[in-house]
Amino acid sequence: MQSLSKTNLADTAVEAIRTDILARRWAIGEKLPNEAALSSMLSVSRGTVREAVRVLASQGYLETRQGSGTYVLSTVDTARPLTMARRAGLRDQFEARLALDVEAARLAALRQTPTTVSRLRALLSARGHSEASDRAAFIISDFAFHQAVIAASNNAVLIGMYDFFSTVIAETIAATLEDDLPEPDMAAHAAIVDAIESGDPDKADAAVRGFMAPVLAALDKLLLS
Amino acid sequence: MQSLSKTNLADTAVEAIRTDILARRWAIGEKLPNEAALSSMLSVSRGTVREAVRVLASQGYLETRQGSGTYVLSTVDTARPLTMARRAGLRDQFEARLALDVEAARLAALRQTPTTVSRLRALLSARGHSEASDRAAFIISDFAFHQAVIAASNNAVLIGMYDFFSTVIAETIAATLEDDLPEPDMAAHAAIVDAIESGDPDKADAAVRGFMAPVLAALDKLLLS
DNA sequence: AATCATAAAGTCATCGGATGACTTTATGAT
DNA sequence: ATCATAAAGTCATCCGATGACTTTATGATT
Repeated sequence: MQSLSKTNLADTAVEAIRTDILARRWAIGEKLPNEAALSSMLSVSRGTVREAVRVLASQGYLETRQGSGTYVLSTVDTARPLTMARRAGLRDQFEARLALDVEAARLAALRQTPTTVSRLRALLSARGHSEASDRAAFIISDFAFHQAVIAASNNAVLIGMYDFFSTVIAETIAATLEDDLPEPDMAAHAAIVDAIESGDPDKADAAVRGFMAPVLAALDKLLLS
Repeated sequence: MQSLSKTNLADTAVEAIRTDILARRWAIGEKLPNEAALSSMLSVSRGTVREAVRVLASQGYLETRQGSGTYVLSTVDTARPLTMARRAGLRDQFEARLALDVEAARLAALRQTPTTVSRLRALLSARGHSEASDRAAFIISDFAFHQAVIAASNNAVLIGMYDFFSTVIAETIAATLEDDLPEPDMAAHAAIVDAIESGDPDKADAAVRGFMAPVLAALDKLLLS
């Protein structure tokens, strides 16, 4: 098993530069050596350096400015929390997603408008219709509803993170659980929309926690067995 | 303000290919046209195509196999949300971290032990001692305290995410704000520990929200000016 | 001496071509 | 039908050249 070190120069260059960035070799805002210098420092061609730099730029570490140079933008290692979350247990993942859910619902209540509320109601009714018929369609419309709740928070970070955790949790469930978790009923869903419509963040908070409590309880039971 | 459409060919190529991938133009496992073909399809040089493909490969969409071709690996990129988070606004970042903070404090209250509580008190007093003397030392011990609160939740995902957001927020502040944000006083800090010690999650929840409310208010004032 | 338009230098963006390494497919002998 | 080998296909890497853009240096003007 393993080895995976099917090394290619560009990836090696990415890691070399990333390591230096994380080691604070250059301060934030500081300019890296130019492409020719990096090329000779790493003993690879300029084209390879460009591929490496572009990867790091796409990951938010660097920024290149034509005519000026390449600058360090950030030294945060996005890969680490990501892999940690992946390897964590399902219970931890659920708790993290609940944190996002609750905060999103609170913000959604504060920033609620008639438009977003009616959109939520429409999605909820679509979810209801597909419930009886098609299982796959139901899962999709259910997810669409929850996503819309998060979207109503108007917070780009929460929206992105929720997507991330949804995927991670789905993967973990597929890998570790045989049995299904209970799906809250229509009333629990409607309670969330009502709370958002009321504009009261504490109510929205409580609605989401009430929604998730039975799911978490069932999860604990499954994990113990 | 802004425009950010400082288009360059490689990024345009990345988006063009990513769009096709998300539109399921090629099935998972299917081979993309070779570099020369992509090059003429997109009307860019082969080098530019390579930069684009490597970015998408680094994001988990594609995989290139030397001598064989480039293949679609997945149509979802889990790292994207975190990269987005890094580029989001400060208010969004704070709200996301608050979500983690609150949930962590709730869990810390539920899972509290005499050991963790006394450790928190020790860190808090260390923070108090360094307050007067050394600014740098104070920041470190303040951060250590907050980290310990999160750690008391015993949730690996929350711990990792909190680290991530702390760094991201610090970097965003350094890049965008001139003035300092207010630092909650000792009483506000102690209230969090007390709430955790009480074992009441709602109390912990309220303590953290009360702790952060003035900071968020000050942030809004700064962002408006 | 200070200001400002302009030239020069520095740097990334993009291109095209060439060679090597590796994989897949076609070939042909057995 | 099998299998070793050749051929073709494809990515990996390098090199050199030109263009576009930014920063710095220059020098004339006031």
